[in-house]
Amino acid sequence: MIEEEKSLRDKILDISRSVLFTDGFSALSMRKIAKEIGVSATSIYLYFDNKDHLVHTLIEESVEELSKAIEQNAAKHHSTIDKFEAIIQGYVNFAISNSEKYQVIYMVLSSKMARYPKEKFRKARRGYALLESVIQKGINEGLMQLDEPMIAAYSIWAQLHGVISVVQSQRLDSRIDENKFIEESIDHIVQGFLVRITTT
Amino acid sequence: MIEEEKSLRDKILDISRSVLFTDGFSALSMRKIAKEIGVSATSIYLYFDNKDHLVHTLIEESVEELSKAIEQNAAKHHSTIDKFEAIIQGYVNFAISNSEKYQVIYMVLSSKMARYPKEKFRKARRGYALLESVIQKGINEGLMQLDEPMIAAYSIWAQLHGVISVVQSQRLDSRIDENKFIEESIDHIVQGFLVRITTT
DNA sequence: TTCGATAAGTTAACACTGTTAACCTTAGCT
DNA sequence: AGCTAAGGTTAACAGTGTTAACTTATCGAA
Repeated sequence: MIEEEKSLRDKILDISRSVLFTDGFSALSMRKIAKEIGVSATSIYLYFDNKDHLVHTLIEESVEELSKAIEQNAAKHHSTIDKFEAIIQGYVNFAISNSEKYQVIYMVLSSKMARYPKEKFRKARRGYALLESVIQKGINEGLMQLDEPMIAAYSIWAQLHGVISVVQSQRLDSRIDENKFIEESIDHIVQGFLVRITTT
Repeated sequence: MIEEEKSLRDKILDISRSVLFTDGFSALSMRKIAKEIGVSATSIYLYFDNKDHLVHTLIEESVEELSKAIEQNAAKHHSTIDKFEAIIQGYVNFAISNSEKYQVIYMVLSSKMARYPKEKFRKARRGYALLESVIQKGINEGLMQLDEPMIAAYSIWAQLHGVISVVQSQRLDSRIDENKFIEESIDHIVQGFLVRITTT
């Protein structure tokens, strides 16, 4: 009876996430969510101000989990280069194995809905801050040659997101193996930031 | 009176594109489009099967323009490396200076709506095919070292899309200059694919 | 033991949505 | 003059987010 013990709020979030993922924002209807749970549609408004707020809550949840996953993966390694790669791999791993949650994060603007509040985006910056600090170390150790670690951190994140979103939105040519695509892309992204090893 | 000469179909497309861009898919309503033009909502159905079909038409239009822009930019250069960079720069330039049209292209899945027909995605492959052939030349000339030009082409495109979408969705830290971010990102992406120049 | 307050829900209603069916009006051709 | 087709129109249906007003149950204090 674990199912029964879940709070209504959590049930709403769970069902919303899965509907949002499979059918998209427009198909996510308050009445549908309510019917699925066996409750009236207006009950949802006891826990969320409106549909936008409901989705924003889902996003916030996912961002938090993503940040944690990255931090934990990074903590396992100690050398700068290993930490650098662990952050990148951690990001990708989370996105691949939690694609519902990952995709919800980026659903926000494209589907319109009230813009996600700016100050909440700021909370999501923990991940970049970590990556940025590792890049700074990399510069100090001569592994990378960049003048703006913050720009580099955002650039890496943007490129990774591009790779993942192309895969998840199924825009890849069917002849391409997804895993190989992701691995090679990560390789190229990393290589683009490391100082070239020169033969003397 | 040029405005008056535009066909109703074109007026619908123009208004839809701008509403879609500024307010998103959910805010795009048949009645609103119609009122803006001064016509009944059902008139739209004379030209488009439904709302999805209307948006799909917008996408198709934009994809076509993007492909043309890339091809024209590539045609201006002749050496492999110049062509390679021209394609990349052409893609980014189009996205930046036609952001309404560019964003419409990627609005499709996230906002749900009936999935964009697969065979139409295929039409959009002209751009990759061009990039792929240039990469193949680059391999032959020893500029790049890759075993799968098609994967490389898709990877570059994915990374570029990531960079642009981060900028356009205003997810960039406000301390970062957008142009600098784009330039540096392009640099890193290109460097990630070129053979390292080794000092002997 | 009853009163009152609070929490957690409900029903009914409003204004709006995409979409369809049926109807109208005009222009051009025979 | 009459027919046809193009290019619209109005009315209606089922579904949407959201609000206001109502119910019901639980629990503590008097």
